[in-house]
Amino acid sequence: MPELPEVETVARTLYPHIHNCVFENSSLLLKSTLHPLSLPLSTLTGCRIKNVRRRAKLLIIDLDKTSPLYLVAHLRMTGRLFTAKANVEQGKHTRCVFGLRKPDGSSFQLFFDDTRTFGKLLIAGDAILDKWKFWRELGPEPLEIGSDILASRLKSARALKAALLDQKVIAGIGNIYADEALFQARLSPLRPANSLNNGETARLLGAIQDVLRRSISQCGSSIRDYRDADGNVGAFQNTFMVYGRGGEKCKKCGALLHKTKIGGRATVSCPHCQK
DNA sequence: AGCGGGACCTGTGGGC
DNA sequence: TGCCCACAGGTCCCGC
Repeated sequence: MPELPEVETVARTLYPHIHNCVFENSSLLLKSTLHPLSLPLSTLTGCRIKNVRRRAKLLIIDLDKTSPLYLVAHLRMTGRLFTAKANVEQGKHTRCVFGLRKPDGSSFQLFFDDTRTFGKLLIAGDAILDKWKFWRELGPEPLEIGSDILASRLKSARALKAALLDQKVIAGIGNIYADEALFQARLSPLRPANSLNNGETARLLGAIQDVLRRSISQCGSSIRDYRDADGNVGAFQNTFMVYGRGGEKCKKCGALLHKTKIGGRATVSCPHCQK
């Protein structure tokens, strides 16, 4: 579900609610929601929340401990993190509930809801993170690199779209932003990833960064389930050029947008604008 | 080694 | 109206 802009938005909207709050208790309603490498939920009890941030599509809550401890959430397709008053009952899709205490002594709850149950929570220190293959292999943040770095990551002959979706190549891009960035960069999703010249690579990175920044500024895209920590929808879906528009007219040239599958994912592109 | 495709789940929307 | 099927923002695992 949420890609980089959506997770960034959740982190930003969650922070003011939970910063400096302390975990009092927690309850896991679906066992499989806890990552296999995770420390038990009870580890959190008494921990104070120092920060809320994002790495790739992961939401990370930094906890105040003598050695670093994190609560890491992967929302996958339908995960949601949001706060609720102390007396609010769990919902049908609530997978984990945390009781938190504010600095003023009052209590409230942090819910992890997840309809499709693909989401994961991981309580870990640095040693556990080092054991987590997915974490170890995560590629660089697209908003923090130059095109020389991107060029060095696009060395395989696979389809450009498949490479962009590979979190080891570059982190945080999912199906929506891959399609939108490729359209903006005027590059075909089927181009071999290693066929781009320097100008095209720079154009691609510029498009990726622009699309991600514009989406963050509009609080992300809401297709179905996505909401930020305050329950609000994003607005970037209203500006999609290609995603979800297969068979419709290209907003730039009027040609019919082509829908296909690349790496098992629905892919929409303009056969006229993207080469 | 690296790639493609299916699996993992539940819900929704379109077609009949 | 209601049923069935395809499809959904992501990653993991398996076989080729």
